[in-house]
Amino acid sequence: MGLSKDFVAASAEPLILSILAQGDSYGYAIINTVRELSDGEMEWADGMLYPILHRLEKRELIESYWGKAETGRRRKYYRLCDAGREHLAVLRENWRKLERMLDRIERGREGQ
Amino acid sequence: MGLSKDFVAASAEPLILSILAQGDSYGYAIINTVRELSDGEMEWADGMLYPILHRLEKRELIESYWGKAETGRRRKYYRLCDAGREHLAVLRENWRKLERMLDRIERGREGQ
DNA sequence: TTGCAACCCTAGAAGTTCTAGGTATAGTTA
DNA sequence: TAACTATACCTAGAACTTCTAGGGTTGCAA
Repeated sequence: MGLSKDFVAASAEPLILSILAQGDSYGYAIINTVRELSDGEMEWADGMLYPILHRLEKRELIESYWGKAETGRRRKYYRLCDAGREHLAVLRENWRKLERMLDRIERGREGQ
Repeated sequence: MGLSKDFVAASAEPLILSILAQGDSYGYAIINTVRELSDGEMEWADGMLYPILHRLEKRELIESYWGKAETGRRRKYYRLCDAGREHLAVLRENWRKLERMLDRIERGREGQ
């Protein structure tokens, strides 16, 4: 069994933002990057990625521009906006909060 | 601004399972527990929690039984099933995987 | 000229979520 | 005994989201 559908869905947004934080990229390459990073465990369908990219763009977390590959083929590159960078930071901070809550539960309160 | 809606939704399932892993509880008490654990940042509406509880029960991750409060008022308690305990472990393992992937991205690959 | 890999797109079926409304009971106060 | 508060639970279905399944183009190699 691979990774659960829910998990794949939940991790898409942070992964994309995080990849773009390292430099502009485009759909097809992002899919390959994710496959490699997950050691092949996460295989995104392209038809799943593009709608996500479009949504992120609509939310103005990322923005796109057309470019060309060395081969001459066109590509749509995405760049992380400032709002996207902030959003990514918020996401990671939220996880840390959740981790803290889960730890608190397990250790039977006594805070922070 | 409080916590984002998405985050509240995403964290509900693990929080509930985690709370029940420490001992049986019931809807109203879970809401209070979460409020305390989050230092008041997370305030669940009861109408949001009960459907989640019902879904978890349908998935056989938790099971319920009626009990009585000391005051005599009836309560529906929930207990974590074995499948729920496993599911919680999988969830946490998945986060760890995601964290690892995000770290890899930031440190520019060189694995594990 | 066929075939494949690299690239992008979207309608809408199928699903999920949780708001907004409801009920009931025990105890307290006036 | 009426009114109010806190405790305790429930659900229909509006509102939204997701992503499958299908389609399209271009460059290069055989």
